[in-house]
Amino acid sequence: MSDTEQNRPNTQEKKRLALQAALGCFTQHGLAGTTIDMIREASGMSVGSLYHHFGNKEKIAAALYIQGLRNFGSLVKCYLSELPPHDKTAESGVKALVYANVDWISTEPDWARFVFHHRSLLSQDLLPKEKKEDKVQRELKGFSFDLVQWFTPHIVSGNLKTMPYELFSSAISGPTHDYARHWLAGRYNEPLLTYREEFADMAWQSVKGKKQS
Amino acid sequence: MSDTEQNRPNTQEKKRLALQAALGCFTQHGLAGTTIDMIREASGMSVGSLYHHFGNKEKIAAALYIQGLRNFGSLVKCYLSELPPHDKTAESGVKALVYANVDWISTEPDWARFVFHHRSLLSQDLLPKEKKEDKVQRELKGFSFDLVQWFTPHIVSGNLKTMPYELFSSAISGPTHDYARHWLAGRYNEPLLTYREEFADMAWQSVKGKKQS
DNA sequence: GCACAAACTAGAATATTATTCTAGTACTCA
DNA sequence: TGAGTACTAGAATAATATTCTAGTTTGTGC
Repeated sequence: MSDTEQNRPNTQEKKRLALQAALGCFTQHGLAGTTIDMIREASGMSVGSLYHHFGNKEKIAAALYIQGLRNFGSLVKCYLSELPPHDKTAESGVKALVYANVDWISTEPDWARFVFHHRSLLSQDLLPKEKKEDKVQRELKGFSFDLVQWFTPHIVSGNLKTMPYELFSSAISGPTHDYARHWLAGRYNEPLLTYREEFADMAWQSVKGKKQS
Repeated sequence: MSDTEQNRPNTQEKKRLALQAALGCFTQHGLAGTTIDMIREASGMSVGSLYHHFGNKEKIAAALYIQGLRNFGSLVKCYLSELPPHDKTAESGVKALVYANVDWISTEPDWARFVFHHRSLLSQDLLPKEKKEDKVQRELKGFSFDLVQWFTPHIVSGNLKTMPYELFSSAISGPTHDYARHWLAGRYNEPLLTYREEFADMAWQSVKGKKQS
């Protein structure tokens, strides 16, 4: 592995394609069920290259996981920042979060399935300790920091119920994610998208402050 | 594997202990990180015995997963049936579901962590197709059937909002599970149990019918 | 009590798969 | 153009899962 400095122009692109291929394998055979050889074949790279770029099988999965999170995170930011200036209300913000969730999961079901089923990849030792772990951690912290920043004024003003940030987060994304998990696993037939509004309402109902009805 | 007919008296007990040992390994090293040899050592059984009883590594995990679900399911039933006769209201029922979730996860964190992180084990080909798959599937269906049965009268009476069962289920357990996942992974410090009442209220708020305020 | 069958145990042998290693090739930059 | 480094390739090796063979125990019918 040599992520510290990739200089060659299309190396990032190749890594991206390799990850895409890996995602296909994982989707089809599960994490345990896919072999390096499958990924090698699907990606057209050699074993050596895969190991050069990612280090080992688990880190391929971890890279995929992180890229998924990033991808999702940028959609969230996008949805929040695209709210028209006159509509930056607590309700719109909360619903934007739900929409971002529903839409990302609906657009990238394979990626979402992978991310949902392998949360453990983050907590474990995916990265070479030291700097990089901090880097990703910091990125994630920064992400939730932005969210806190966005919503804090609405808590202060009483438009949102006062509760720990963790509860807030679980209230908003919990129901959507629960449904998504079942749908992605094929246990529910009705697409997540069907209930986009229901989940948005649900989220809003459970966090809105006492100021409004 | 020979699950079809275990006659020996303490064989079930041995399997149970082996699963317990396996859970310890999985908790400590993750599913991919634990080897058969670790389980062999932790359980005191031989490789041959493990394979005789479970078939392969994945099926050990699957057995653990299913036993976890069963275990949890019986707590749910217990909580619902122990409600005093005069208090079989929709609100008490909904809250009992949340309490069962919170309490089981808090009592068996390792088991819960395993179940949450490996939902995929059920959807895949853990069982020899034919009969047994049906058996577990039927058991799970039966379980949700019981729940539907319990709550249907309250939907009819208007104490509960009318919505698809799947939404109902996600609304009730989604937030709790979301928080639990983070807590079990060490990302949240405050124990799930702290917010037992909050999650119960949240669930009730999002499914209660229009009849009551 | 005794033979028979079947469940169960053990661990060596084998097969599969992950990972490392060595020898290159291709790009970048000075 | 030449030196250094990213990158590629695939054979060699190491780690691990799974199978196999040969027992040992236990319940059953007589």
